Amino acid sequence: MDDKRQAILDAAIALADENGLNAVSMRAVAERAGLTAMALYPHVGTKAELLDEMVGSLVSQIPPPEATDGAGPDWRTRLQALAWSARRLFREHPWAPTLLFSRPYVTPDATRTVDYTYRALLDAGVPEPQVPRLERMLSTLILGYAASEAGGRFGQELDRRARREQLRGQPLPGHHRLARWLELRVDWDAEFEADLEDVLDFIEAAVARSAS
Amino acid sequence: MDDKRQAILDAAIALADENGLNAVSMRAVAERAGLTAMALYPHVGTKAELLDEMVGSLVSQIPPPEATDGAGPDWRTRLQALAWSARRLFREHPWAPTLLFSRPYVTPDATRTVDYTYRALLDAGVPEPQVPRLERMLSTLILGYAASEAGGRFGQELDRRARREQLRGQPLPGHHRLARWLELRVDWDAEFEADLEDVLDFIEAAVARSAS
DNA sequence: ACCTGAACACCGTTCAAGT
DNA sequence: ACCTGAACACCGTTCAAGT
Repeated sequence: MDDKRQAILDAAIALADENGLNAVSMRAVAERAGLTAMALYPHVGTKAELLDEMVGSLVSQIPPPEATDGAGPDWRTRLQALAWSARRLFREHPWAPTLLFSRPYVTPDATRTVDYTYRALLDAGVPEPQVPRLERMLSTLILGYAASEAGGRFGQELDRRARREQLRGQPLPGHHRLARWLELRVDWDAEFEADLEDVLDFIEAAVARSAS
Repeated sequence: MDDKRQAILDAAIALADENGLNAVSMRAVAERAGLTAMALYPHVGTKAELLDEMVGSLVSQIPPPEATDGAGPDWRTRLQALAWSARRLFREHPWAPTLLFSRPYVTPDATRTVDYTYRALLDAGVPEPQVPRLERMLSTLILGYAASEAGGRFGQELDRRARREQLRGQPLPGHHRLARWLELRVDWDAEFEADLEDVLDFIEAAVARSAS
């Protein structure tokens, strides 16, 4: 009977993908799964648990498959693969990042993803006591970036608004001096890559410093 | 009559502080402000707009007061002040970070905060085309860190859960090797400071590299 | 001009009742 | 064992009606 639970989950994810998280009501999910709203409860518990399972089902898809023979690519390549895999997933499911921020992330799948990062950082030579902090820093940046894009926090209106403010007398010397660059349309993939490379460079430099 | 608008806003923020964002319903806000729910609409427009104003009112408190004589502290001190000021605010109002991620942030107050960061980065010697990216990176980290803490994404359950998983056969070599450090209770203020210093160090190093 | 009451179309969830 | 219908206590929002 776990078939039905999976079907309910699939219906919920499809609804969120198509019409946003607000469209995920128990009644709507039920209708899509061919049931009444009340029939969901024995299968998914409560709505909060349903949301947990939705994120869980995504998180399980993040970590790239691992080499079983212990060889595999180096730590940097692995972290790049992980970051881009997460980014691709959040782009397909823009409702997920906010949800990941707002509920604890302690499912087996989440733990597996964290462990993947731990191992890469250890292989990089990061001193053990620093590894958990750097994992949190990296995951926060990836998640925060995805949430910002999905929620529209980064946006071209910012510049237009700034220009209007400036006309109305509020001085914005920073925006003024950067006007030339603020007009360019941003390539978010390129920016994500630059940020990621910066962080990886920083980790590498920190390792080199601590080794000497 | 803007008195009443402010009173409504204050009521909404107080409710969110005390009982979380879910407690902010039009009916509850109205009751707290001594009105009926319907009386709010002429003053705040719609609920979405009310939420926008709530965040806006917080964001306006973030940037530290500026030296008007043009002297003032150096860029690093200013960015530290900004970061800690934001952190303090989000700790008092834990409902705010998620909201900031999920709605565009184009109010005059937000723009003023961004401009503050732009100027600090320019003073640091960051090449102009890089400034907007680094502002987004820094603000994403600060916001993401606050959202993670508030939402419980960082949490000690993680380790307990991991240990249980390990017993059940799922191998988590990373957690296993770090077990000693994962048992320590984390000082989040210290971790925030370490992350912030890392980013500022990185900016400084990048500037030095581009100058040579 | 400002506020209210009743109403509409929704929610998540409970529970007795059906098969 | 599994599902349903009716019901409860909520939502945000509209609109005619009151002062």
